[in-house]
Amino acid sequence: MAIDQFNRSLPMVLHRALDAVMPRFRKIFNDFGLTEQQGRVLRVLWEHEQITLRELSDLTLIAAPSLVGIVDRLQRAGLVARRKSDRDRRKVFVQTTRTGAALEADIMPAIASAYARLKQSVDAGTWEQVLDGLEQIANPGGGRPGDSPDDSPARRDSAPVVLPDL
Amino acid sequence: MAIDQFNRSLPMVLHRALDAVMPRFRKIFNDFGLTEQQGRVLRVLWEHEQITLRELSDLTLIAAPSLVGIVDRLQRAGLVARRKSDRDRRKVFVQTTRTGAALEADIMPAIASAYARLKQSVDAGTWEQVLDGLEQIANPGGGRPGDSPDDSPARRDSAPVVLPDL
DNA sequence: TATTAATAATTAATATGATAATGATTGAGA
DNA sequence: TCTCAATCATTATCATATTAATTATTAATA
Repeated sequence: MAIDQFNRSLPMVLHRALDAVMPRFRKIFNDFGLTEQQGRVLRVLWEHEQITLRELSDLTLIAAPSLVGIVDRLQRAGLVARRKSDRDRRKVFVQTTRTGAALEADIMPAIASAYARLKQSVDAGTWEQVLDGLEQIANPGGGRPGDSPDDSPARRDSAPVVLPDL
Repeated sequence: MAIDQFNRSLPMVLHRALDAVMPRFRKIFNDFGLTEQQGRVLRVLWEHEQITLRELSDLTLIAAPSLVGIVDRLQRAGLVARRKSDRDRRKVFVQTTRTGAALEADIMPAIASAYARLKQSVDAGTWEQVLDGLEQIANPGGGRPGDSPDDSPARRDSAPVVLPDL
């Protein structure tokens, strides 16, 4: 049955996992008038005072062209601000406004709580195995973070490190 | 560091895995003038003679409203056709055209090959652990397929288990 | 230093995702 | 049978994804 083979393929299983997990987090952000992606951006900004749009793209895993619009809307909502870099005038820093920063205290507890419940719904061992295994898949050939010098979490195009151009 | 905590959260790890895995499959479909989602739809249709849009939505994990447009474009490209059900005139069957069916022979070998290489890039044990663990996360409380009577991988609210109307 | 190759952010064009709402049908139950 | 809830496909609306192209700026190099 090639059918089941497709449904149990890694991409489909990954999609099913996301479909099962994300709604609860999406709902929390929605309750604050935010989309899932806007929430992801804010979460990163809450941890970084100064960050360029490019770095924000790397940390959120949102491609730059999409990020431009997301930041636009967050800016219009008064939650973030843009600031051009002086040293490199190509770069643009993004940062939270006072209002945007204040949201952290309202949103993060709910997020943390939902995440804790999610984690509890699975065996601790399984949880770790999945996270480690997925990192291994996402980063073939590259050891765990910290094991080797050069190691960026989400490398852009530049194909896998070791895989000889599968 | 709450920072790394976010980057190693399940949702972000899932996204990173998809970002690492999908480009190679997407490229294959793109070379045939298809998007990733159009390819997903075709893959399912290649395995199902008659299938309603609703069932197609369940099997592809693509929400019905998105699917409508995707099928529209596949139809305009002459790769699939719609057919209204006689017994239940609400339902619409989707099926491949001769042209759409013929594509399978051209595309699937490349897909299968890429998938095999992907699988080889990871320890067999890790691979299985990840798939099983993710299914457990996507289907909390539900045993492995076959373990218990009632159990389908991607059921919406109360979708049919055996596809009774095919 | 004049040129040229990279980078960062953005725009443009098209396709998809998420939610709510609609119209057509069907099914369940009083 | 009549009414009402539920289902299926679709539309509408807004936000995001993907890829290519553009603009501004910086770095690299002859």
